[in-house]
Amino acid sequence: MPELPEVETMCRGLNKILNLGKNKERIIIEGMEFKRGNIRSKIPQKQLRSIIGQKLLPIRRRAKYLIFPTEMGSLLNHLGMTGYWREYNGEPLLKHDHFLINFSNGKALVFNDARRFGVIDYLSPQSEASNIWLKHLGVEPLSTDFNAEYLFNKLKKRSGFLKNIIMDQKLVVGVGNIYASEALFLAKVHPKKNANKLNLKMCQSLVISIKEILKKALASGGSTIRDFRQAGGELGYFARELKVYGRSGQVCTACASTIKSEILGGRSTFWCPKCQKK
DNA sequence: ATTAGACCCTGATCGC
DNA sequence: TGCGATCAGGGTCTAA
Repeated sequence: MPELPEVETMCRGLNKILNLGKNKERIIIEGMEFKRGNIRSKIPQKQLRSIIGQKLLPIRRRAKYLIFPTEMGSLLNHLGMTGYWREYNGEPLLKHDHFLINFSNGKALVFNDARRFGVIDYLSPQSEASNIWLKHLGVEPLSTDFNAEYLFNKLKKRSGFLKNIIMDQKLVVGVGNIYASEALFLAKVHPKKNANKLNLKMCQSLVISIKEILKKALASGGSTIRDFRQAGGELGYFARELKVYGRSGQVCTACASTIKSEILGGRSTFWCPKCQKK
């Protein structure tokens, strides 16, 4: 389900629901309920319970992870493919509701994840840089660390299809299967171009395209392809803006050629054979 | 050290 | 209507 725009949208939605962030409301984690012992990995119930009673700081995002921070440690969450949070008001639980957390302001959240590719883990204080889930992550795509020189220096050491490489979270985080295809279309580069064949100028163009596509998707609340919902239940409206993803056999919006698709690295990949050059 | 492929799991959809 | 095959926005592990 979620790439950077969807995870960031979820993050902002949760802070809004809880009234965290701008205003200074003091919210204490009051309790947790574990409906399953494990999803993708074991949920460390004892460690997580240690932050009950702590003040919740504003929820933030690192790569495709959500962090619910307190001064005594944090809850770390990855949405996997089908994970989502919603506000919980005491109604009967849904299938695949795995974890609930409630707060001193009367609010509660529930985490649902049908495929259980998501993660719920404990992050000890000040250990973000060395945490097992976070330590291999590359730069944030919307930061100035992600620039043409950085990308060029990384790509020249890599081989393989460019599209697969820009989805590598060790290089740059947050770019997943939809926005990889979309960014390459915007940059007019073929997904099967060999990664180490990009010159600095093309890297500059690709960096700009990745930032632009992620920013625009974020501004629309992400993309709902099948089941993504914002924390408040709203759709992600960027799906209608997609130029190549999911449009195999349809007409290119720029040149009227037929959009092609192929499985690369196990993931469906879409491009315009005329607009995008190897 | 990199890279391609299998694998984790459930649900929706498609073709027969 | 039913049933199997296929596919899905994630990442990890293994083998080459």
